[in-house]
Amino acid sequence: MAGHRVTLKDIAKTVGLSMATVSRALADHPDISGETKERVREVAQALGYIPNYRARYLRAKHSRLVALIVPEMNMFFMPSMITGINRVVQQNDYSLIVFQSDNSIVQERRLVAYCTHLSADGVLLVLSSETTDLQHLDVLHESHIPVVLLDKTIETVKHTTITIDDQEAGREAADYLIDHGHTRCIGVFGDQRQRISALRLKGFRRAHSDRLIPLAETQILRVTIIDELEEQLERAFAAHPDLTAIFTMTDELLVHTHHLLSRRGTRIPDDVSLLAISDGQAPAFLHPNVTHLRHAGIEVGERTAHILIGMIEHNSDAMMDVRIRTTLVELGSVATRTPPAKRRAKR
Amino acid sequence: MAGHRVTLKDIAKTVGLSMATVSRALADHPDISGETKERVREVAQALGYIPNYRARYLRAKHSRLVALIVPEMNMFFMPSMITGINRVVQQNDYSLIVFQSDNSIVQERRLVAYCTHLSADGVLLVLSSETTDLQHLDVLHESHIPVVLLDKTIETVKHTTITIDDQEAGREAADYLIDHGHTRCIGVFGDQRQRISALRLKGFRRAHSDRLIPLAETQILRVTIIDELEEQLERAFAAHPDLTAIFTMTDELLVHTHHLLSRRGTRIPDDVSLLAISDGQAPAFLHPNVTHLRHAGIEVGERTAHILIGMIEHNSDAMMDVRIRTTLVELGSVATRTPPAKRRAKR
DNA sequence: ATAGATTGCGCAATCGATTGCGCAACTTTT
DNA sequence: AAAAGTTGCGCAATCGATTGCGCAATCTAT
Repeated sequence: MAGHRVTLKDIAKTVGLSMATVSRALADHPDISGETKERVREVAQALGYIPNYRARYLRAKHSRLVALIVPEMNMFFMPSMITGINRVVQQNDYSLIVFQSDNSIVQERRLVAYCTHLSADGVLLVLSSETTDLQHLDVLHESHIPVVLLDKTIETVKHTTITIDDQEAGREAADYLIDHGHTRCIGVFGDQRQRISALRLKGFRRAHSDRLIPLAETQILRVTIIDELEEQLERAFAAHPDLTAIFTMTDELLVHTHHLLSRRGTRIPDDVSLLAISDGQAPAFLHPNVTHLRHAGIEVGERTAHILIGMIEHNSDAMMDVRIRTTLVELGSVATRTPPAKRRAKR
Repeated sequence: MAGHRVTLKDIAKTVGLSMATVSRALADHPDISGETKERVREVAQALGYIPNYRARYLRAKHSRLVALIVPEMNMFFMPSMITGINRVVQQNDYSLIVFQSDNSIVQERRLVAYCTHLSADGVLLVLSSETTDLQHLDVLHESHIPVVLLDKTIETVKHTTITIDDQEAGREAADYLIDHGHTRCIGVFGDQRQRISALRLKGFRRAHSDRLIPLAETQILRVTIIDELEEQLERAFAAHPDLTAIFTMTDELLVHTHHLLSRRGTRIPDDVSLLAISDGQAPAFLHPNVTHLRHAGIEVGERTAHILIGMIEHNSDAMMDVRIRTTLVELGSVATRTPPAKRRAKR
């Protein structure tokens, strides 16, 4: 009795019926009499029967598994995005299986292949920073496994992607600052090899050029490794003593920028205003609370999961390009200046 | 050709061999000639063969799946803990599947059951706040699936648990503050129904009583909902104008406390010193950097995963109770006072 | 009373891969 | 040249659950 899991066969033996009947009884099949169903259920209960999903799904061809591959688990964005995904996935009786590519294309390839091994019903993919093409996703297509790219993506015409409108967000940020009289601000951006960084920067630039506000190269920080931030920030301060605002394109850049500003004694927003694109958590516990374009991970996760599950269940491979709108959350870290503001940033 | 995944049978048909031979060829079985192996591999490659793990594991009885059930995905601790778990799990050729119980015992029960359905090889469990007993884990035991409880646990003699020595950490925190001359400090603790909170508080108390330093009830904050923190903090300030230090037992409490202090103009460490038990990320981007007892999620995750995998592979169900040591990281948020410090906290 | 319909269940194939055993065809030994 | 050993591969069962089809027993209709 001990040492092996109770199977349909065991139940069949004890009630004296065939496995087929037991299976149908448990599945409440109309062919089976109520009396029999009752007996079978009792025995199943008594024996502690647990169905073997792997056997079941072996026939069924699907796994009710949704795979998520992320480059890394950072404390910003990922947790809320995963929360959102998970909620929807669970609601639809799927399970989420999470992998980390550690920002390595090799790992990412391996994991994508592994998703097919597992017969995942769908794959959610946040690209690693090393990923420059999407060939490794062909296996998924061949296996008819739908994929949705989210957050960190690259240009593609073949795959459904879900992002915010990064360029528009960059533009809105700059517009907001300019509208508040900040005509000399610096923008803190991430690794330019990432599309998300390039687009946000592009929008930021456009807003300036459209409104004929000069934007020097020295006003743009490109931070690949977070340790570089301090030096770059100091250089920017030195080059632009008249700067009045800083925009950071992510939460991580925000908290570190905020920290460095505090350390150097720069007051927010008195000396320098601060604006970010953010999930919304960090802005709430920094001081002062940071005005930001909210890019809520939960929402991204939920919508993405919905879309993927739609693709799974309708067997659709129509390619979509969904843009989630950011919403402005004003929390007081941006002061209004009357341009031309000539007040000096404190050194 | 299209519409169905390539199986062993397909390969067998095209090379004109039996499935058995193909299977063995691909597995590099010594019975098969080198020439045949070569041919089989070529065909498998050409056809784009992908093994079906579910079929494979149906026979093999195991799934190489490790399940992790967490109450929620917050931005503190969980990401680094998951990173640690994932690293070890991957290294050992297992996959991690993550579930959220949303702090609901009902969900937790359902998920535990689901782990057996999936034939997870092992389960990692961070208990929900509603969990008061461990009966629902009996199914796992019956199915011979090892479980490891981590971080948030309750008293148990039957299950392997991995935590920091919470009581000792609470004591060390208080000792550290007292050693630096802070004889009037307040401690910010979480929900007292959680063992982790109760133990840390207990240690904090013991340190005071052992050294004959008075500790009033009003010096102890019990924060169940984060919104209560502000009011409690103000009350504590009012009740103890001579307080010189604050200890927070988690990262979440830390960042919110830090925020509230900044907002009310309390300077750290000039007016009030700050000490935390923390994963180490938040202390680095707050200003000033916060001295803390480091309780690294990565380490917890890695050690836990190692232990679970050990249990899986050695079929051991010896119960362990592992305590991970915290390490002190001094970053300047605690000032030294010469007791009795009569300097007033700024209002 | 006999043909036809209905009820309740079992047989056996199936999903895809693995593996113990057996068996031809060769090779080596004596 | 006969006995013994080796090589390379196939047969068929197996993992656990599901399901199309068939079939006996019972019921209904004429």
